[in-house]
Amino acid sequence: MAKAKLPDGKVMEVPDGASVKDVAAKIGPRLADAAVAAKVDDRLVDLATPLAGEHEVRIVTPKDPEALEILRHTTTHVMAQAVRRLFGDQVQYTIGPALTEDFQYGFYYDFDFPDGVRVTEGDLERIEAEMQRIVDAKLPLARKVESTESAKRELLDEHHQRYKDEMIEDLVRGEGVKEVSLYRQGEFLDMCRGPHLPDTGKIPAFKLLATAGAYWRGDEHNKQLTRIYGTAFFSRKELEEHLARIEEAKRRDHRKLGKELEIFAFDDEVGPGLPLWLPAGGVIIEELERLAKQVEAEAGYLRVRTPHVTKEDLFIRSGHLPYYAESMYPPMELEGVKYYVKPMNCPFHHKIFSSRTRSYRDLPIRLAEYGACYRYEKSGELTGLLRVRSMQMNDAHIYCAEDQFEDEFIAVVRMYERYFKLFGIEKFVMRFSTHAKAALGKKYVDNERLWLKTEDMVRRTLIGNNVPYVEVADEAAFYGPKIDVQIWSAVGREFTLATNQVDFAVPGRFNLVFVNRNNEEETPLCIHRAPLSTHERMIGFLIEHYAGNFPAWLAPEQARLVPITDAQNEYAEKVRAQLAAAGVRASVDTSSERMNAKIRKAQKMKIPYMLVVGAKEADAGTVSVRERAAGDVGAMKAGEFVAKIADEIATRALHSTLAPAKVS
RNA sequence: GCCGAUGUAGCUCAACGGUAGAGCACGGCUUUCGUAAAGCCGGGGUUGAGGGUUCAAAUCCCUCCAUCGGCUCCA
Repeated sequence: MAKAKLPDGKVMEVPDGASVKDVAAKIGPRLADAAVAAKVDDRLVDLATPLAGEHEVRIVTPKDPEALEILRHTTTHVMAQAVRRLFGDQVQYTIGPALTEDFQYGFYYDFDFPDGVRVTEGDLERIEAEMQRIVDAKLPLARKVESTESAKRELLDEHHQRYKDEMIEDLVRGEGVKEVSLYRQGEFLDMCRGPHLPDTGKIPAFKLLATAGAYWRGDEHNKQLTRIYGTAFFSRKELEEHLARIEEAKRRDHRKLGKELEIFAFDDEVGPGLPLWLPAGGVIIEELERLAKQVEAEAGYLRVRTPHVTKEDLFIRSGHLPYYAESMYPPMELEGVKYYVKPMNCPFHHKIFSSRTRSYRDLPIRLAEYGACYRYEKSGELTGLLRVRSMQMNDAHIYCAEDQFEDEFIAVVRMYERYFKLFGIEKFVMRFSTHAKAALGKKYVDNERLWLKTEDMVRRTLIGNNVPYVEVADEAAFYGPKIDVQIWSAVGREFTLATNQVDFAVPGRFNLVFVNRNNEEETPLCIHRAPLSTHERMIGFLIEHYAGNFPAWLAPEQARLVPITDAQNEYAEKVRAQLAAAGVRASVDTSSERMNAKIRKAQKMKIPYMLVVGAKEADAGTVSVRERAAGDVGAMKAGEFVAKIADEIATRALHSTLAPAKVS
C-alpha cells in the first residue's frame, strides 16, 4: 500500500501504483473533476503519476497559483498541434513557454515554417478553430520517459523536429541529462518537462492574440522564427475580463491621449524618436522640474549645467566609446577634432567634481542636472515617448566615500518612495542587475574584485533596509551594478522608469580624488540616479497611469471658465485674472457655442475644473463648479474656489479636494 | 537592425482598376442658450515618397520612409 499524506494532516492509503488522480477521486468526485495536477512532496506532477511509498500529496485545482501556468502550457501544445495540422508536418516547433507575469500574453510558441509559408495575424482565427476541435476531442496527454537517444529518434522520425534534436543535445552537454520526458496527445508529440492537464478538454477558454518575429534562442545572429502569442484562462469570464483590461490599456495609450490632449507630437521631417513638446507638454515638464528641484534642494543637491556636445576625448576617458559607441550618434568633425553629442551626463559631472581639489569634508557632493541626452536607438526600438532618441533626464551624481554609501543610497531609495506616493504608484520592485563573469572586459569593465565588492555592498544595503528587490545577472551597466525600478501603472502594465547605478570604475578613470582624514588621496564612489527617469518616459507613463486625467497640479489647464452667454464674458475674465494671480492656469471659453458644447470641449481635454458662470453667478460673485469626474458640485464664491484650487495645487493633491473621490 | 502588419484632409474613417468622399476640427454668418455636440455656408488631399504594370492606379508590383505588434537593445 502507498500512503498519501494530505494537506489537512490525514493519511490516505491507496494500492501501490494507484495514481494521484485516484487519491483525488477518493477524496471526492468534485475534486477529481476539478483537478489540474498535483504536488507530491512539493514537486508538481501529472495526475496520472503513480504513487508508491509514503508521500505528501496536494491536489492542484484551478484555484491554486500553479494551475494557470499548467493550463497555459498545455494550451501551447494544443496550439502547436493545430499549427502542425494546418501547415503540415514539416513545421518545426521550438520552445513554447507559459507566461504568467506578462500584462497581455499568457503563452507563446516559436515556429520555424517551411520556406514560402507565411503565418500572419490573419491566420489566427483558423488556428483557433482547429484548437477548439482538439479541445472538444478531449485528447488525453500521456507522459513517457525515454532515453535522450530514443527521444531524439522519435521526434525526428515521426515529427521531423530538428530543433528538438538540438535542444536535447544541449541538455545532454549542459546538464548531463540522460532521459527526457515526452508528451503525446493524439497524433502530436512534444518534448516537455510537464506537468500537463490530463486531457485537452480541460481548457475552458483561450484566445490567440498576435504573431511576431523572434530569434531562435533570443540571439539576433540566429534565424528568426515566427512566434504566436495567446492566452488561456479557467473561465470564459476571466478571459473576457482580461481582454477588457487590454482594451482599457489601449484607450489609455499615451500615444493616443498625447495626440488628443496635444501634449506632444512627432513629425517625419524632424525625425523618428525626436518628440516635439507642445505647450501642454511644456507645462507638465515645467511642473516635474519644479518638483524635482524642490525635492533635490531639500536633499542637499547642487544644480549644474553642462554642454550637449563634447570632444571625443571625454568619452574615450569615460569608457563610453568602447562600451557604448553603438548607442551614440556618430561623431561630427570640426577643425580636425571629433565631437560627440552626449548620451549621458556623467562625464561632465565628473569634470565638475575635479574642477577643484576636494576634501572629505566636502563629501557627499550631489550634482544634479535635467540634462538633455541623445542616444541612437535602433529604429525598430522606438515607441512613442517610452523609447526615444532625444531625452531629458532627471539626472544627478552623488560622490561619496565608501562609509557614506549606505546612507546616500537609502536616501535615494526614500526619494523614490516619496515620488511614488505623490503619483499614486502603489506597486514597485527594485530590479538589481549584476555583472556576468563571462562578459568581463567585453560588456563590463574588467575588475572582478570591485564588481563583487560593490554588488555585495548594494545587496547588504537593500536587505538591511527591507527594500523589496529581485536580482538579475548580466544586466548591469558597464561601470557597475544597476538598480532599475519597475513600477506598475493603474491598469497594471509594468514600466521601468527610474534607474540607479553604482559606479566604482569611471571615477578612477577620471582620476577623481578627495583628500581623506589621513591626508591621503582617495577615489570616491559615484551613485548615478534618476528617480523621475526622463521627461519622455515619465510623462508617457503618467498619461497612461492617469488616463490623461492629470491631478490639478500637473494638468496643463487647471480650470476653464464657461460663460453661459456673451454677457458673462467680462465677469468670467475677471475670475480668470483672479485665478491667474493665484498661479492657476485657466482660460475663458468665449466662443459662440452653447454652454453644453463648451463643457463637452473642456471634458474632452480632461480639464480638472469647469466654472460655469451665468447671470446668477455674475450677480452673486460666485462660480458653479463642475469637476471633470464628479460633475456639478455646486456654486461657491469665486474667491473661495480660487483659494481651494490653489491649495490643491500647492499640496500636489492626487485627487480633487472639491469633489468626492471617484474611481477612474 | 530583424520578422510581420499598416500608411487616404489637422483627427477618425469610406471609396478596393474607371473623375477621391463623410463626420469632427478650421474660417464666415446666424443663434445668446443652465452642466457632454445649435443651424447654414465655405476653404482644405500630387491618397507617406519614388519608380513600374495598365487605355486608366488610392486600389496591382518593386524600392525607400514612417508608424504599429513583437525580437534584440534600453531611461
